Amino acid sequence: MIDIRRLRTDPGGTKAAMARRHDPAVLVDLDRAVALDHDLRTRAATRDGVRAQVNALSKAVAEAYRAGDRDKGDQLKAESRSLGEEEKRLVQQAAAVETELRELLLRIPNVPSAEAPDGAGEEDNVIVRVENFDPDSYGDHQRVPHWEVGRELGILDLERGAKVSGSMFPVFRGCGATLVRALTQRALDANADSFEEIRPPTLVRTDTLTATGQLPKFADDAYYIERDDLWAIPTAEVPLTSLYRDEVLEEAELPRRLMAYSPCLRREAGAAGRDTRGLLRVHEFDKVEILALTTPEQAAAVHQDLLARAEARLIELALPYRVVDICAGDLGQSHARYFDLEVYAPGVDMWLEVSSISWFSDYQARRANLRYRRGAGGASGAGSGTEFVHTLNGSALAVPRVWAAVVETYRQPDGSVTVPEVLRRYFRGTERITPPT
RNA sequence: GGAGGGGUGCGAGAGCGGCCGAAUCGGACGGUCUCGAAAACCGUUGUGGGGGCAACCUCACCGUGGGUUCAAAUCCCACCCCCUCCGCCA
Repeated sequence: MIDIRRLRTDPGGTKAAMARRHDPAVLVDLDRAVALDHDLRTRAATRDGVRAQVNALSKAVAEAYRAGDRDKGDQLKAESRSLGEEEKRLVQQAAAVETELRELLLRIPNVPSAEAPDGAGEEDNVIVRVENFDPDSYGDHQRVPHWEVGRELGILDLERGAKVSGSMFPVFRGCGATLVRALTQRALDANADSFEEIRPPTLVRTDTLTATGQLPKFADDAYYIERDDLWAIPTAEVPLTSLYRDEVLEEAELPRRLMAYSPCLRREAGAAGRDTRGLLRVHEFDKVEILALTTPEQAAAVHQDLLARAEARLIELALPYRVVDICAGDLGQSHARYFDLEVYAPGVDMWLEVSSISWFSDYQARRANLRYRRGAGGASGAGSGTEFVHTLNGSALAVPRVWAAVVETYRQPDGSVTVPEVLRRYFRGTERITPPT
């Protein structure tokens, strides 16, 4: 959620910043939020005033009875009752406005960071760097899409995946399955120096999915189990962020760094027909997520660290990649700013998005009511007070697309695929994946 | 799934429908004492909303949401969560 107080005190500035999203509907919503907020505060003030009178009368009733003055008590009671009816009406009216405002606020996106580049959409994203890329370095043997490589080597079985669960539910087998596990394991190992490993639940409550911003707006993108009122997570970001929901952390324990391997389930409702071949877009995949809860001051540096960590995985796999600075017009709902990491896959000749390194400012924290206490430790120290944390996260490694890039890049002229050096230790001695005999 | 018990402030834990935002103990913080520390003693110590330059005023919050009542932590209903036993089970 955005800060309603900021909107109230500086509607012009907030709208100007938000205008960079290039979504006129959002500006309309902001105006409506300002109006609702004003209405709510007016109504709440009169409601509280009447309520104060009722409270005072109730006290007077008690005193009258205690003093033995029944007549006076009865009279005050009658007075209070009629005032109470008025109060009831005011309460209902205020509650209706409050609900309307809250529902609106849950749908208003985050304010873009000033550092996010200008731009209206995807085409205006800024390619910050391209690393390790030489288009002429590839041989014909590397220009084979991973789904063909996978079938040749018997390590990817899309047909049987479709039989078992439907299209876009890949089945990895043999060394293909090992490669999935190796990539996962490597990402966890490489970040264990400063991230606590968590193995979170895959099914979460509605509140949890609301905290990170997927609900209410993007319900169609998530798998939902009606019978138990639970949602399948689209990323470990969801349970990790909610781990500390409704808590107050100490400033001294920030930044708090967490990582998790988890399955990720996505209906991809809005992407029907796009990138459907092979592993480019699937309903279920594995990912290692790294996440940090920080103070506002720490956020920028931590953001860079997350980016560097995600890059390091691609560097050690010797895969070409580029860093894309997402423009204000293309930001996701919860983002203040983010970088995409795109890996080059020679077989499909595409840059595949393998990580979004995201900074949500206090947007998710406000939804999750996740705060920290400012000032060192003390419960009553001067300058203490609670404030919302900043949340940041990124994929340390998203398996299927990296899997595709590895298989295509490491394919040899004889059709085999060599196992990247960093992953060998997870491969039980196998250095080369060859077709089944 | 069945039977029972329970959810109160940072923690433990009390709380006749009104004098309860909440006893008491512990913790934390500040102070006194001390060369210093411990002990002892004194004091402070929840969150959020609204109003006010301010002292301050006011509203809400005792798992969540409804209800009864002039008045609810306290009574009623529903739900959620936790614990114990039984059943089932990777």
